[in-house]
Amino acid sequence: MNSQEFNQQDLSRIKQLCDDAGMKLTHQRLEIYKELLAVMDHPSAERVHKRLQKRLPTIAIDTVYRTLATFTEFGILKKLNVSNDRTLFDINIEPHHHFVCTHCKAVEDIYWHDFDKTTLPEAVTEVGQVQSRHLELHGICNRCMNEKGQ
Amino acid sequence: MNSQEFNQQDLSRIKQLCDDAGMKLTHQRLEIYKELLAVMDHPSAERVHKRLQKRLPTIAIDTVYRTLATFTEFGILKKLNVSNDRTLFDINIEPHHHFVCTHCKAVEDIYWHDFDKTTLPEAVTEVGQVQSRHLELHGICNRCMNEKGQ
DNA sequence: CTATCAATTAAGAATGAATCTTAACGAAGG
DNA sequence: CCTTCGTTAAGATTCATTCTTAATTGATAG
Repeated sequence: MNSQEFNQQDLSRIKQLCDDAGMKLTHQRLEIYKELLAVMDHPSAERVHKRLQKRLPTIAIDTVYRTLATFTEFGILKKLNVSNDRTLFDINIEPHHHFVCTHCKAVEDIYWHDFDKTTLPEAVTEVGQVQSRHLELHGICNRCMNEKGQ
Repeated sequence: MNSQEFNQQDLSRIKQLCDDAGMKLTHQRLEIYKELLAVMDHPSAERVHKRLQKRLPTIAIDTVYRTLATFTEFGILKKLNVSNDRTLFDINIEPHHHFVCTHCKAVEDIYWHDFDKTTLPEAVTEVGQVQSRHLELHGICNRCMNEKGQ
């Protein structure tokens, strides 16, 4: 991790976020946040734990689960239910969508601002009031496609 | 269950589907299929099992899980990963989308054919080849909204 | 009608992700 | 230093889902 990946601005941000949520910015919480920002894929709690163990050999898996849950509660993270086995976490809280590779299970962010602004079909109002929309694209990612070709 | 809910046509259909998949249409499989068609909400395996027990008191939860997995494998059902606790199942295999109530967790089908036909943003091609798209709308359903008002 | 055989099922054990319990820790203020 | 209160580590626990195994079913052939 270098200064480009986690800078003073990120530190101020997570300090502020914890402060707003009325919780202490502990060493573990900071490291979990840094790890998520550094890698920016969509890891499971288990994967975050495994990565952190290099730097924090004593960190308990439960602390990771608890911290991720707390961060989610305060809107610092989003949960992702793209597969039905483990829950994934997304540090990117801007409105965006996902491409899920059916082959390698990788999840990629997709931005589609025009779609975010389109009016939903009228029939939706008969169901309820929409607060957010999330599009899931399923298919084969280019990386897997290339591996198949070779 | 009356003839309107499960007719001869439905029976032929599931017979054909099982035949195509090279599996026997057993009593348990038929009852699970009937149950899903009859209710048409998006139940969990546990819920299907609970409902079936009235008619099939000895059916094992494992049979329900196994049958739902088999049906999914052969495209008779679709899995739904809207929440991260239990997996839900959808007997409706036409392309469609979902509204998920954040309050009561109910899932409603949404059709939006115009959207199904729109071209995806160009940036998606840099990620991979899309095979299907699924939109998840989150919000409060009208039923919950009305209950709140009272 | 009976035997055989393969597929399916029931029951309970096992797995594994996620959560809970409890005691110890540690930072902040007095 | 001492106390307090939120946080953590460790291990136990829960609960959805899957696996194992033996029994059952149903189709087919004799």
